[in-house]
Amino acid sequence: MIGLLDCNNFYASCERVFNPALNGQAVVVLSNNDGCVIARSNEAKGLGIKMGTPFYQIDDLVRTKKVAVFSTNFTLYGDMSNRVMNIIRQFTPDVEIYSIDEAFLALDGFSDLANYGKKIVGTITKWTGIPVSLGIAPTKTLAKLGNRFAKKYPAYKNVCIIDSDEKRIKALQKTEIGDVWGIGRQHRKFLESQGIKTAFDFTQKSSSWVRKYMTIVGERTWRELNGEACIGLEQVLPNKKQILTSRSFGNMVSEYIPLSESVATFASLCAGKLRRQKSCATSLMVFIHTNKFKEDLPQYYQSSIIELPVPTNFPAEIIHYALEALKKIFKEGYQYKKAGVMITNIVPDSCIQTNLFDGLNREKQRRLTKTLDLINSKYPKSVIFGAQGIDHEWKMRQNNLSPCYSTRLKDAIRIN
DNA sequence: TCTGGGGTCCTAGGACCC
DNA sequence: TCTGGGGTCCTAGGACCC
Repeated sequence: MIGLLDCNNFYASCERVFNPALNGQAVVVLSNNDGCVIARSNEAKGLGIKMGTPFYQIDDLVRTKKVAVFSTNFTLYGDMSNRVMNIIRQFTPDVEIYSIDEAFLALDGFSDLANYGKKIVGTITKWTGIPVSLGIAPTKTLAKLGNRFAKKYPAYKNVCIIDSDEKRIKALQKTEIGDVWGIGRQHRKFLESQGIKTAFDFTQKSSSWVRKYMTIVGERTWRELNGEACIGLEQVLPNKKQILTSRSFGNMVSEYIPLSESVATFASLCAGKLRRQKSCATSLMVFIHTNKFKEDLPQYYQSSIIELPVPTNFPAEIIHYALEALKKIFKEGYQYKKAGVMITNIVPDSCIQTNLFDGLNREKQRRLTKTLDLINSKYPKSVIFGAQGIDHEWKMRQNNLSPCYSTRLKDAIRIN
């Protein structure tokens, strides 16, 4: 059996842990730049605030209903996530961390799963203050389904087990097709047009029909709903095949210098991600674009790819080539809203093909980078960097940021 | 004033090879 | 008039996820 444990309204719940006055009050957490709503407490959901709503559209509601609003505080959420995951590991060694707020658990060999599940859920909530739900079933997709029920119906007390065909079919009948893990907007639309309303209707089609219209991916979902486990537990997280760092700017940028500082920053972040997974980039792509929502302004979207002479993860070198790419595409006369650096060709750093004409002293660069990493790791923010500028007009808007209660000493709560 | 960021997998189609 | 067959690799684009 597989369990899917998921933190309820995770970001909103994190904000509440350190600010209990928010209990019972509607809470929303916003995306970068305070752009749109990405997490909501149950009360906020009750007010009809939808996921992804641009913040300015709920301005009135926020004022009249006293909704508490927060900018994303990933430092806080990441730390709370680690705490939850560490507790899960005390209950079973086989865990797949699926996202910041979700994990799959291998639960074979445990007796009385109903009680064990309750114990897991109870312990996490007690030790971290984060409410969680657990679905347990023979496949990942069914565990996801169970998790929805655990969350939706209070009678389950946050744990729902699907361990018989009878329960499975009942759950399928009560689940709308669009709520199935793996069925997105496009497929939902298509399936509904075929008269398929529930997960149960879907399982009644033939596997070949599903494969024909929804590829092998859809067929896998179909099999999983029918009780056949097709998606295994991945315990070691595989290295990324693609690394992207991009941001929308708090303010539009039209000059080259600040734009180049942002690209240098993103390039350096990409280099850091590469080093952490012991990989190198063989090429990189830089893109910039204007604000697509401002239709009256001239629009420009361009990207440029550069092949690197030698695979690298040195920040200085990646920044250098990223700026070279930027120079190729930068044009005066536009207001840029977003830029990014993407790395798609990634190789392990242990087997790089060197270049006969390489002029860089790589051993020296490697030592330099290591030293910089060490210094920067001592501080919450990088203190040594290259070409990235300091006072950024493009920096993110975060008007409602909460303190880093659990990771920065000066932000810790005081009891007087 | 104001619309996130970061990933994965699969398929189709073109380039290229013998 | 007529133009093989089989394969690989790469990329772009579309679908999905949180």
